[in-house]
Amino acid sequence: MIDLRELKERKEEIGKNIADRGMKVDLDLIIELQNQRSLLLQQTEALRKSRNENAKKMKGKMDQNTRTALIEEGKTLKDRISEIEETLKKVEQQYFSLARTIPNYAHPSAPVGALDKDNLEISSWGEPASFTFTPKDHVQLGEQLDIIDFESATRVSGPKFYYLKNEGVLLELALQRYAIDILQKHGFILTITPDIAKEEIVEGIGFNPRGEESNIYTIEGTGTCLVGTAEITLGGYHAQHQFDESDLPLRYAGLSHCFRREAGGAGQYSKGLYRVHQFSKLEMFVYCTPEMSDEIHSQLLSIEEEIFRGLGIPYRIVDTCTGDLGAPAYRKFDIEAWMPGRGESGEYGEVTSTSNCTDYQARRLNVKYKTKEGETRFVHLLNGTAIAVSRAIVAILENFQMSDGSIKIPSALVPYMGITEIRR
RNA sequence: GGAGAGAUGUCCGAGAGGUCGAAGGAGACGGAUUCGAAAUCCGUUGUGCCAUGUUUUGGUACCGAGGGUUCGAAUCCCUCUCUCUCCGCCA
Repeated sequence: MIDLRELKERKEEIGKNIADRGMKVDLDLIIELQNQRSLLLQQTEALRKSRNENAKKMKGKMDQNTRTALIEEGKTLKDRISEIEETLKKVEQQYFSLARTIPNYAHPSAPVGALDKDNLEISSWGEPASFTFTPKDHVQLGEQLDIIDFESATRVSGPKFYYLKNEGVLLELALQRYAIDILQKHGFILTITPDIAKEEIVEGIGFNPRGEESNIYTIEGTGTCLVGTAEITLGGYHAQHQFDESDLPLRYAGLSHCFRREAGGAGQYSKGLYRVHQFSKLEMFVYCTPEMSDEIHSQLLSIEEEIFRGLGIPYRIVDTCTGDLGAPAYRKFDIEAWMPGRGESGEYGEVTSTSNCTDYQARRLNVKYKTKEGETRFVHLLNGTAIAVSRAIVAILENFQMSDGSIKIPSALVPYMGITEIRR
């Protein structure tokens, strides 16, 4: 949620931002509702004032006639208050539910564009490997090596699920531990978070838990959801909390399972591990002051780079365009790893994403801090993928495959796996 | 799962229909005292919203959350959530 007190002054800017993001929000209606609310509030408060004054008059002793008259007056006020409060409640509901749909402001440098084609490549690292043979995709490799079983998972759980087997399990755990060690080195507080969160937390982070197009699984009758990312549980961790400025920045690493419905997301790239209903992810999440957030955003990106460079996987970085940002994000950088088995002859595929959400989520979750001067302000919240294990597995299998179908384990992972290659 | 107790401001803790935004204490901050400090004394010390102003002022709301009773609720009633104690069960 943006600061609604700025709605009128920054209306033009907000409207342009909505258009840049390819969204539709009726700002005039929201402003109209804001005016109505303000008017109704003033009326209610004036009536409440009369009610309080009336009640105060009745403190001491008085003759019966005066008392009866005051009670009558009070009853009348009471009726009028509840009448007007009812209207106010309706207006407020509509006002806030529409206002919540206004997206965050976008960083002035974020590229303007509608589709992911408009994302701006800002750098790249590593050379896509050239193979002396035709590289396989991770689905073939995983099945031949008996480390991933899609078929059984489809029978047991449905499409877009998978079993990891044998060295596949070791690879998953090695990647988790590899990334955890890097984040610990950078001073992150390590957590394993719940995989379930209450709907209001999910909403506060900016996900819509309901509806056909929602990517969130809700658990019927409980008011809770399966988390799509530990961003949800790490952001909820300090909801309703007020920090001291000296507490910040606060960096968390959260390991969780991630569950995504991916409704209607079937396409050529949904094959295999790339788009699945459940995966493990180590997420970075930072609470900081507004002054710090740009700098910390760069830090998160460079940690992501450190992780992928350490694995030796070629990648590029894109600055996400306005249309692809997602409502809470002010700016977002993605790392796209080279995946030789993707497309005709290899393509980049998203493996991490880091967003600066400024105070947008903090307003919804009510996370504040007190400045040294004693002022109360909203914190800035940032998130970033340290490692989304399933996608990292795609990149590793496809990049480090040998002509005989075996996999050479990146040296950074060897200590965690205890083996140097996977072969059958 | 069964039985009981509780939830008040930064913290501890009073409060039992109007005099309560809330006693008292602690802490923090400002000041006095001191060469300085401790001790002592005096003062200040929550947040949201609406309007107004632009380093103000006024109003309103908030005593776990949501409803209700009443002219008037921290105080009475209902529902929910959470915490604690005891018993049972369990990884």
